Amino acid sequence: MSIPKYYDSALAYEKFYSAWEEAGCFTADPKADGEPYSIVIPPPNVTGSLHMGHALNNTLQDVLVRYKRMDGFNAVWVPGTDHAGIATQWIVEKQLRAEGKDRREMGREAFLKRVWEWKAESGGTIIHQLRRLGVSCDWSRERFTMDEGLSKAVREVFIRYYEDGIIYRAQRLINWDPFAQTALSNLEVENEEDFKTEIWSFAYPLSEPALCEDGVLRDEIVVATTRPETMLGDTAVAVHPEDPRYRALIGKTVRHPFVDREITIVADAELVDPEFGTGAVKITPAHDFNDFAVGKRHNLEMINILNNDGSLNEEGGPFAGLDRFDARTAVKEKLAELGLERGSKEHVMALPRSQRSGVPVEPMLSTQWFVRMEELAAPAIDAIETGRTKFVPKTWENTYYAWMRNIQDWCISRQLWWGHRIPAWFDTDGNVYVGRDEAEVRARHKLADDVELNQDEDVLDTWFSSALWAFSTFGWPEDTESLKKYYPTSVLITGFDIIFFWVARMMFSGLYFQDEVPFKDIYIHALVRDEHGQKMSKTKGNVVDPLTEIDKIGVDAFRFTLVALAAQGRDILWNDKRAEGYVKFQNKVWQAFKFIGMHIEDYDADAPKELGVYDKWILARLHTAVANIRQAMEEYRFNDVASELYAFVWHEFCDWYLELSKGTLYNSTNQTAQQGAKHTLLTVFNAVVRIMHPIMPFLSEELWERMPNTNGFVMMASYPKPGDFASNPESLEQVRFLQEVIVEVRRIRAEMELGNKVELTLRSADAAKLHGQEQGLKDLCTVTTLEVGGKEGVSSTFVVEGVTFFIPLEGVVDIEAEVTRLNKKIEQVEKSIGRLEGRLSNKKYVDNAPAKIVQETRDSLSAEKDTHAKLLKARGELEG
RNA sequence: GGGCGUAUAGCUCAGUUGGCUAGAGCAUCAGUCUUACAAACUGAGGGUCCUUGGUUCAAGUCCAAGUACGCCCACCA
Repeated sequence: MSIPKYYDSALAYEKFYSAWEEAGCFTADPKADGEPYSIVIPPPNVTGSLHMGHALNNTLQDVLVRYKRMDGFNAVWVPGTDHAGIATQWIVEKQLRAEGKDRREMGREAFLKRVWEWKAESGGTIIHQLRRLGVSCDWSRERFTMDEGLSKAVREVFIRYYEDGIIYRAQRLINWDPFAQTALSNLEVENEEDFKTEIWSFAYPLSEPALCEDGVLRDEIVVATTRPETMLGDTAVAVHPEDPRYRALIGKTVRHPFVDREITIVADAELVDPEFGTGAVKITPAHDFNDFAVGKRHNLEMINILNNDGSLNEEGGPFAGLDRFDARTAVKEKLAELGLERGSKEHVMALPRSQRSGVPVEPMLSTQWFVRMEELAAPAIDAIETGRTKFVPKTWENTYYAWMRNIQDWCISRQLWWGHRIPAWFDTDGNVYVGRDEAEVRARHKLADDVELNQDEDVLDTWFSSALWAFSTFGWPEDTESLKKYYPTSVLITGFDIIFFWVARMMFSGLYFQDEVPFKDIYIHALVRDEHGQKMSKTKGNVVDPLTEIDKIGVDAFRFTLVALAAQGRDILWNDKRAEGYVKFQNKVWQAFKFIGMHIEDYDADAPKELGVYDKWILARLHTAVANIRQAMEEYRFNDVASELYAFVWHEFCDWYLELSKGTLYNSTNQTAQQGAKHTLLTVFNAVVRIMHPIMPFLSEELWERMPNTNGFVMMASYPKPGDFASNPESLEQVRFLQEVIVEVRRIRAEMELGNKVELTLRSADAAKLHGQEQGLKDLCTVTTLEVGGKEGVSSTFVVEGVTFFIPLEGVVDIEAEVTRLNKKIEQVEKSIGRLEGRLSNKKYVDNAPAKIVQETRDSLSAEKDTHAKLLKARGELEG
C-alpha cells in the first residue's frame, strides 16, 4: 500500500464532493426511515459572496447535519438564497447607469426581466462558494425566495393575514429613504452615534403680544431644532401646561413667517420638558415621530413638505423645489434676515440613516401596508417562555423578549420593483381588493368587466418572504410529505444580528400558519472578528477571506479551526496561529494513518487475537472520548467537540498508544498479541475517522477510502457510540501508573542532563507492579533493566503512588544535584500536606462537606505523607 | 436612559451542576534527526483567575457593588 507523504485536501475535495452528491448522500427522503432532523439554511443574499460569517454559520450546520445523518437520523439541510430586494435592485440599476439607461425609462417589466437575467448569470456565486466548504445541503431542494412555490406562499400569507385583519393599509408616519425612495421598517434604520451638529433657535412672533404669569409681556416664542427646514411643516408649538412663562399663551397663535398659516400653541405635558431649552417645542407632525404623537393628541393638521426624493414640495412655499439640505440653509438665512434667529449651539445626536443607502432617513407621512404585531407577538413570546423553543446560549432570549414585548407594527411595503408584488388591486375609486390574482379578485367581489383594476405598484419587504422560510421551503401551502416530516425543524443556526429581522419573524409566522414553532433550538453564534477583536472591514483591510484561507490551509483544517473557536457567548477571533496548529493536527492524523498502514498489511480479521493491557486501555479511553464528544455535540459545545477530539487523537492515541504498541508490533513473537494490537489500531482509528468526519469531511473520507474493511463513504457510516468500546478500569489504572513512572524517569533524565540514549536501570522493591511493562519502559524512556530491590549506590529516587523507585546513577550524577532535586520535590509535597491537614483540622469542613470529598482528602493526605516519608528517607540515605 | 456580554499565563482562549495543586495551543527556555510525523519528540519556566465586599466547610465558578472594554435597544426638541 502506497500512502502519499502528506495529505492533499484540495485533491480530496475534488474527489469526494461531487461523488457524494452524485451518490445521493445529500438527498433526504421524507418517506425513508429515521427520526427527522432538519435544518433550513439562513439564506444568504443572492448578491452576496462568502465571508467568514457565512463560513462559520454553514460549517456549524454541516457539522450537526453530518453528525445526525451518521447517527441514523433522517437528516435534511435545505439550502437557498434570498432575493435581497434593495441590494439586488441596486446592482442592476448600477449596471444600467453604466450603460446610460434608467429603470424608469425601461419600465417595470423590462427592468425585472433584466434582474432575472442578472440573477441567472451571477446570482449563484455564493452557492458555488458554499460548496467549497463541503456543505452537505440537499441541493435538490434549493430554493429562492422569489421562485414560484415561495411566491405562492407569500401571496397566501398576505391574503390570510389580510382577511384576519393582521395586515392593514394606513397612513402613518414611516421612515423614508429619500435616496432609494422607499419606505423602510424601523429595523432598517441605523443610528449614527455621536453625530455632531447644531441646535438652532428661532422665534415665532405671536399673533398678538400677551402678558404672562411670570410678569413678562411676550411677543414671540422661541423654539429650537436640529432640522430648521421642518418648520415649513410646523402646525403647532407645544409648551408645558404648568409652565408660568407660557400658560397664558396656550390656545393663542403665532404667525408663520413664510407660509400663510396661524399656528396654535398647545399644552402637552407628555412631550414637553420645561427644563429643556426654552421649554417650547415646534411641532411638525408629518416629519417627526414625537410630533406625530402630539399631532394625534391635539388633532393637528399634518403637512407633508417633502417630495419622495427629499426635495421640498409646494408646501415649502418660497423654498419649494430645494433639496432638504439646501432648504435648511435657505430657511436659516431667511429667518436671520427677518431678525428671527435666536442663536445656535453645538449638539451631539444620533443621526438615523438608512441601513442600505446610508443617507439620513426622513420621517414621512405616508400610506403603506402594515402587519399588526400585537396578536402575533404574544404566542411567539409564549413559545420561548414555555421552552418549546430554546435559545442557546439562553441569554439571547432577553434580547428577543425586549424587542417582542415592545414591538411596533411592521411596515412591509417597499417602493421598489424587485420583490414580491403586493397582491392588492385598486379600482378607480380607490377601493382595495386583496386576492391571489386579478381574476380571483374580480370573481370574488363580483366586479363588472368594465371596472378598471390596477395592482398595487409596491413590493413587500424582503424579510416578509424570509419569515416563511422554515415552512415555505418544504412546499407550503401544499400539504407535502416533507412539510409533515421535517417541520418543525430541529435547530436554527444563525448570528445575533438577525434575531429581530429574521428569527423573531420566523417564530410568529411559523406559529400563525403551522400552529407550531419553526424550530426546537436556536443556536446563536458570534461574529467572526480579526485576531485583535476588530470587526472585519474592507476599509480596515483586516478581512480574512474564507476561500483564500481554504486555498491556503485546506478546507478540513479551516473547518476545524472555526469549530474549535466556536465557544458559546464570545466573539470568535480568527487566529492564524490556531489555524496553523490545526493544519498540524491534520498532518498528525495523516502520519498516524501511515504508521498504521505499515502494520496492517498482514492483518487478518479472522486470526486468533488477544488484547493486551494497552489495547484495552486505549479502547477504554476511546469509550470516554466518544461519550464526551457526543455530549458536547448535543449541547452545541462545538469547541469542546474539537478539543476533545484533538486531545484524544494526539495526546492519547499518538503520544501513548502508538508508542506503546510498537513493542508488540515490532518485537513481539506472539502472533495473537500482534494481531490483537493490529486489531486495536484499526478499531480505534476507524472510530476516530468516523468521529472526525462531521468536522473534517474530506480528510476522513480520504482515510476511509484507504482503510481496510470499510465500505461506501464514511459520510454514510455510523457514528461511534461509547458502548462500542469496553470501558476497562483495570487497564486504565495500570497504564496510568506506567505513565507516571515514565514521566518521572523522563523528568530525571532531562534534569540530570542525561542524553536520551543513556540506558537506565529501574529498581524497586515493588518492581513487580511493572511486570510485563519492560518493553514499554524501554521504548518510552529507555529503561533497559527492571530490578527488584532497594537502593544501591548513588541513585535518583522518585515515588509514584506509594512505590519508591531508584535509578542507579553511580558516577553519572553528583549527590548534590540529586539532593537539590529531592528538596524541591519534598517542598512541594509538604505544601500539599499542609493544605490537606488544614482542611481536615477544620471541624466544619469535616462535618459539612460530603463524606466522599472528605474521604478523598484523607486518602490523598495519607498518600502524600507516605510519599513524603519515602522522599525523606531517600534524601537521608544520600546524605548519610 | 434601558438591557446584554466580556475580563483567567507574554498572546489567543478553555474551565458543565461550587470540591482546583487553575488547563490547552502559540510564544519562551533546555534537550533530542528515537525506524508515522522536524508540519515531530521530550522536559521546564510562566498566573493576586479585573477590584472590593458577601454567601459557604469550600469561590475562577454563586451574590452585590465598582472599574475597563464591547454590543443591542430607545432617545429631548
